[in-house]
Amino acid sequence: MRTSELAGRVGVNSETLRYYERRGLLDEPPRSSGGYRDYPDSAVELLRFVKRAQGLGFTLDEVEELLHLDTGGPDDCDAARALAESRKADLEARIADLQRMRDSLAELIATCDLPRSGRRCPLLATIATPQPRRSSRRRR
Amino acid sequence: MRTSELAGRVGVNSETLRYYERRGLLDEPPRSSGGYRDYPDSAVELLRFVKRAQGLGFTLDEVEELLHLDTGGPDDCDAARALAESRKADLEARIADLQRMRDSLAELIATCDLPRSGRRCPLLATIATPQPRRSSRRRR
DNA sequence: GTCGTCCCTGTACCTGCCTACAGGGTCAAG
DNA sequence: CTTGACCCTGTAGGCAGGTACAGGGACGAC
Repeated sequence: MRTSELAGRVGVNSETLRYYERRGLLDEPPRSSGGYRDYPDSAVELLRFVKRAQGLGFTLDEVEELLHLDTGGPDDCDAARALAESRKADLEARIADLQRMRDSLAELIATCDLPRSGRRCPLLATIATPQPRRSSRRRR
Repeated sequence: MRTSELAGRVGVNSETLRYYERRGLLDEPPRSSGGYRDYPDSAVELLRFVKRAQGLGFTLDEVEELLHLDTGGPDDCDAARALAESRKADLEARIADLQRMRDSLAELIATCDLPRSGRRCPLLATIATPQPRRSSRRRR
């Protein structure tokens, strides 16, 4: 499968594929006689994984780690496990944060149903309390 | 309170405060006779809100919306409510995604306890399925 | 009054993640 | 055998979110 077909199927720009290859996220695919990239079918699934993990807040560097973790096989398992557990802890914390945020928003929405008088905003109060915990994420 | 004190208390760079002011996220504080910014105590809480919301995946533009939503008072309530509800829906979806991701990781970690034979990685399979749903986020 | 430390404004630069050329080759259709 | 759609490499640009000067003023301690 050629670059634009893969890109089209996954919904990314062709340039993005070359960019991923350049930064080492995707392996270089074999080339046709004319020098065109010829991706295997599995590249579709792989790329969907990348885009989805990214949508979940992982950086491309982290996605790369996840991929290695995924394809490393039994022998990498102990190192991979540590990585997976630390990512899992990140996720737990992140989920808890988002749940609190969501609850705050729900509370805020509920105050909209009150009579015009007794309104105040719970959002600021609930969010402003704890400090960020892991500076490595959030770039973005 | 002066710039560096506020920055220090919240754990951000002083330049970041000026940057936020420039982009309209923070109101211009009053100035001392010598032209120095003099922030009120409430700025600490406000900034913590900003950094925290940001850590939860909101962009600075979204944070600004949230702040307006927060301080808008009763009359903005209907518009604010719509905004809050759409953000809440975003959060729900995001939480569900992250939970699936976490469960996949947990499953992966569990395979590490299996005998060396029957291992395969559930991560790729579980994540690669659905497509991103909202392209407006994802900056970062 | 002159250090040293802080503050000011303005502009330039950096990282992550793309996206867009420029300049040129491949290839199938007509 | 030329035209058009695609592909290649390489380099530059763009946006978000900061961060880092440069050049100069404000102030308290001595």
